[in-house]
Amino acid sequence: MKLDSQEIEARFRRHAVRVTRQRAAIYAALAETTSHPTAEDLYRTVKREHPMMSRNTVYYTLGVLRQAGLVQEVNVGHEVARFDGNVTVHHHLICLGCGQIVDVMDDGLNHLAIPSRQARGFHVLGHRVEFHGYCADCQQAGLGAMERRG
Amino acid sequence: MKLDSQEIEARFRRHAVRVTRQRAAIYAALAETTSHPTAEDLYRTVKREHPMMSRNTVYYTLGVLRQAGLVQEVNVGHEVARFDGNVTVHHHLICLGCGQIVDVMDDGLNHLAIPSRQARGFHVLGHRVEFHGYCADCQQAGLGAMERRG
DNA sequence: TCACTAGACAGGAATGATTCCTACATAGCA
DNA sequence: TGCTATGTAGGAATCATTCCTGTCTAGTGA
Repeated sequence: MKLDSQEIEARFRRHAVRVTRQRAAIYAALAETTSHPTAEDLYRTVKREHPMMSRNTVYYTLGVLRQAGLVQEVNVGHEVARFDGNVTVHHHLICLGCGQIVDVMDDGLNHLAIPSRQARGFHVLGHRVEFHGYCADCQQAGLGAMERRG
Repeated sequence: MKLDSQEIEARFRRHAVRVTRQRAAIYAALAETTSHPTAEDLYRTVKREHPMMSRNTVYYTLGVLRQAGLVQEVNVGHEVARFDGNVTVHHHLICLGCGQIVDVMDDGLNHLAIPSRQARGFHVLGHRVEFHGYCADCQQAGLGAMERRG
C-alpha cells in the first residue's frame, strides 16, 4: 500500500519514532510491497532515491521500526532476515521452490491454543503458523514433484 | 531418549546413511536430549568423547542427517540454527526470555488448513506452529512482564 | 581377507549477513 | 536560532556457516 509522507510521519510520531528522510524512505519501500524484502533488497530500492544511504542505516532503522512495532521480521528457515510492513496478526505461506512468502489472514488460525497439559506453566503471548508448499509456478516448473528439502 | 549403537546403526542403514563413529556420536547426543541444541552445543558435547572431532564434521553430519530425515532443523527468529532429533510432526513453544524450546505434540494442531481462497494455487505440504511466551522461571524472574522484544 | 574407491573427516581459509565503532550531521526542543 | 540527544555513513569487526584440500575409512567385490 502506497503511503504519502504525511501518513508516514504521523505513524512515526504515534510510535515515538524520530522522523528522518532515510527512515521514511525505508518504511515507505516496505509498506509499498507485499513481497517481504530483505534488508539488502530495501537497501537497493532506497538507494535509488538516496544514493548516500548506508546499508548500516537500513539495518539500524529496521531495528528501530521493529522495536516500535511498525515492522515485523519474518524468518524462514535459516535464511536471510526478511521484513514485513504488515504488523497485524497474520501467518505465512512459503514456497519451498522460489522462497516467496504470501500473507495468510484467517481468524481461525489466530485462535489456536496449546493443550494445557503441555503448556508447562508457560505464559503464552502469541503464535505463528507457517505453511510450506510449492506455488503454482514452481509446480508447473516441476519443482513441486521434488522431494521436500528441509 | 538414550539409544544404543545398534539402534543408531539400524536407523542409519534404514535411511541409507553411512555409519561412522562421528555420525553415531553426533546423532546419539542429539537423540539423548530434548533441549534442541545448536551445532556448537553438539560439537562441544561430542568433542569430550572424540577430541579430534572437527566442527566442520558436525555441520556436515547434521546436513546429511537432515537430508536423510533423521534430524530436523529448528529456527527461532534469526538466531543460530538449532537441531531436533524428534522428526515426528510436532510444534514448538518458545520462551522469549531464556530461549528454551519445548516440543508440543497435539493432533489438533497437525490438521490446520489455509482458507482455499488464500491458497492461491499453492500445493501445501505441511505447516508448523510456533507459540511464544515466557516459561515459568522467566515469569518468576520478572521477565514475563517485559515488553515482547521481536 | 584384501585392495579399491566413493564418500567422510580434519583443519584451515573464505564468505557474507549483521553488528560495532567513530566522527560528522540533524531532528526536535527550549 | 542554538543545543544536544540521536541518527547517519562508512569502514572494520564478528561469527555462524560453508568451501577447499589433503588424508582417511566404510563398505563392497574379488
